[in-house]
Amino acid sequence: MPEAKRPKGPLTIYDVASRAGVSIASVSRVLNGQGSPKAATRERVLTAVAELGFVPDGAARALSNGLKEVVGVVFRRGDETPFPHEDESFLFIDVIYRGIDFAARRRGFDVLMGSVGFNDGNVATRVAAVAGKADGLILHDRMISSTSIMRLASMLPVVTLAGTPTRGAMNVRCDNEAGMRELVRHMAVHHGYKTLGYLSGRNDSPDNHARAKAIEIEAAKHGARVEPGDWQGDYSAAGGAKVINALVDSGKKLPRAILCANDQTALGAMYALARHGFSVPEDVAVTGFDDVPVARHLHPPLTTVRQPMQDLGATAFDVLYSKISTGKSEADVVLPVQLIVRESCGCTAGEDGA
Amino acid sequence: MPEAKRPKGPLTIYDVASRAGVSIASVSRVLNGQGSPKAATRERVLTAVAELGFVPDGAARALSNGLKEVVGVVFRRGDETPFPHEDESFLFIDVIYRGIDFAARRRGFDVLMGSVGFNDGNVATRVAAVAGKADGLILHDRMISSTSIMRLASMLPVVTLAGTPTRGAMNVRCDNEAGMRELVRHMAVHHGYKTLGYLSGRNDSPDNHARAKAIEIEAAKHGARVEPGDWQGDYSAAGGAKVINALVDSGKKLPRAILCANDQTALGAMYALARHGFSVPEDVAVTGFDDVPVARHLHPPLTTVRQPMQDLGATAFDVLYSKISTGKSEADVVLPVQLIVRESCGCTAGEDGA
DNA sequence: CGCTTACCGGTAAGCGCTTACAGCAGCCGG
DNA sequence: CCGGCTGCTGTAAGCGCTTACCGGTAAGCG
Repeated sequence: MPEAKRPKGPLTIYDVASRAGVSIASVSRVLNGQGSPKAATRERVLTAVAELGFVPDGAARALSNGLKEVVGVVFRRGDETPFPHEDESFLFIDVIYRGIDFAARRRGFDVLMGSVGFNDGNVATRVAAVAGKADGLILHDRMISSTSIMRLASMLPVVTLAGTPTRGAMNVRCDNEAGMRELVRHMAVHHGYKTLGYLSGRNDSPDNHARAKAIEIEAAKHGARVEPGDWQGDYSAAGGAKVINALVDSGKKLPRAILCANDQTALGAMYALARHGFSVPEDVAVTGFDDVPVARHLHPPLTTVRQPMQDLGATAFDVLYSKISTGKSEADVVLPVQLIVRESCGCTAGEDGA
Repeated sequence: MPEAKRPKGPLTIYDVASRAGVSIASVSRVLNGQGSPKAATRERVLTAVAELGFVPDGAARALSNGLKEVVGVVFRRGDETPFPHEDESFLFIDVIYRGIDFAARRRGFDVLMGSVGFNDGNVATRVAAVAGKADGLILHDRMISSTSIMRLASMLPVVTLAGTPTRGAMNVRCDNEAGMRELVRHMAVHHGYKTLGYLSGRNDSPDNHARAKAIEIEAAKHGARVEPGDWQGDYSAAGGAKVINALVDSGKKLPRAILCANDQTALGAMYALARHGFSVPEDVAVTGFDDVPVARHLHPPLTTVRQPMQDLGATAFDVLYSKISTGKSEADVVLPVQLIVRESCGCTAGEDGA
């Protein structure tokens, strides 16, 4: 063993200091570029650091200067739903992560993931654990009660994603209502469909209600009718399929077009429709929402509304960062969405907005 | 404002203590379930915590008890290559993350992402930053030199993914050679193809060389020939397409089957072949490696070898965790892969292994 | 040649938490 | 009725680092 064996435990700044023959303060200064150490000192410290392979402890650093350089992100993540293709559909979360990650990297921050399953018990505990390890928090819609959000927000900056602004926290979201209106317009005006159905998302999602209302209003404006009845999905493919199955079994007549709350739901709906012998879009047009990666690979390719997921993540980070570093914040940021016309609405190929 | 305004800065355990009328030690004990505080004490502390919305500082905790409950993960992440469909192809990283995340959750750990772009400069710095904030590190193959890995490994447990074991670090990988052999056997024996090409990955990847050699050997064993020449790809779709274009332009005769180093490369290759009027698999069979989500949506669906990415991530975490908590480690863990026969090899539909 | 000024580098305090240790009740048995 | 327990609770040390503050040294100047 060529190097002298280190006597004990993890390497600290003291080990570096004694090896370099300087004080810990100098080591710290060299490592952080503070002050103006003499070239010789810097040299010796750097050498010692390299030889030892020293990496300063982030916790100690964070404790000392009050900055962890970490943002926490907590999402719900599916609990392994084995619906065909569904493994991929959750990837929109990953795209958001990627956006956060890109933005964070620019500032030297790292991203702490703390996802929880849909059925996990004490979400609040998980969130708190992540919050304690971060300088700021990005939370998905409906993770915890707005009371809890307010409380958290009193300890550290919080950004909610795709939710409604909560007192004390910031929010970043897409303009889903505008997207939904544009979609309805496309269906009702361009295609002239007169009967629409909204295959909804989880009932506890405010976003879901907003979309439903947007459809209602826009449809009325263009003389289309929204089918009433039990169209309650849950944002999952299985949920979408179940609704369609129930509908078909009940013998009711299907509307000319079914607008789904998200792409997963559309996936399940199309799957169920195909099994019952309906063809999309000839018999029933179907649309999604989100534009997850698989959307363009479905048969037929799914007409949907693209949410700029990556931007969403990046923006969330930027908003959070500016709050962390300057204390300034924008309470509610809204990003535009884009209608992606493919074939499931009845249009013909070649219009993929990708 | 109903609550008394907190005088300054962030809430600490002292604030909770004084509000509850107990000492900080008691607060800590209640919060951590250590000792056996009297019910009354516990009650008062819990109340104070709830009223204040207190979240203990993770850095201080980590510093104090030497455990951050964080694993760092550093990957290379694509720098926005705008090849069609390629955005999705990088998702295999996300699947690994998911595996790590699931496994970490079970142990109350969180995952710190610290990806770097392929062209980012000081990777070592990024890695060090993440290392300092974590109890253990998961690194993708070829992130940093093996010397650096060894040095890092002397500070904290390190697991490399899909690499070759480095002295001091642990490694988790898939049995790619076996997968490649099985694939070659399928092509040479089942389909009887006599000429094969290997569209390789990055030249600096040991894994790539291992695959190349596995092909060589297995092909020879079954009387097939591996086409020599410049088949150097780089694991990207663009790289795959470029090789095919060059090949076709040079007027050389294509082999009967092209085995690609990974799915992205296959994607690019198929794209290029189509543009030159070759049909897959009739004129040339193409196979991938990895089984990324889009693989089954290509035309024709891609025959490939599935690496259990999620398991890979989960296993990496588990290995790391056992090292962190017990000090024990397994130096090299090998996971089995699975041949996924679809249509791009010449088989007919209905055999999707999904 | 002695004093000022500037510049480095070292010492020590403190970040918020955990926990060893000590102290103080209340309780038992003697 | 008191010593010794037992069972909580409080005090204080210390985790590894940053940085305010101060002392020492060397250079500059009269």
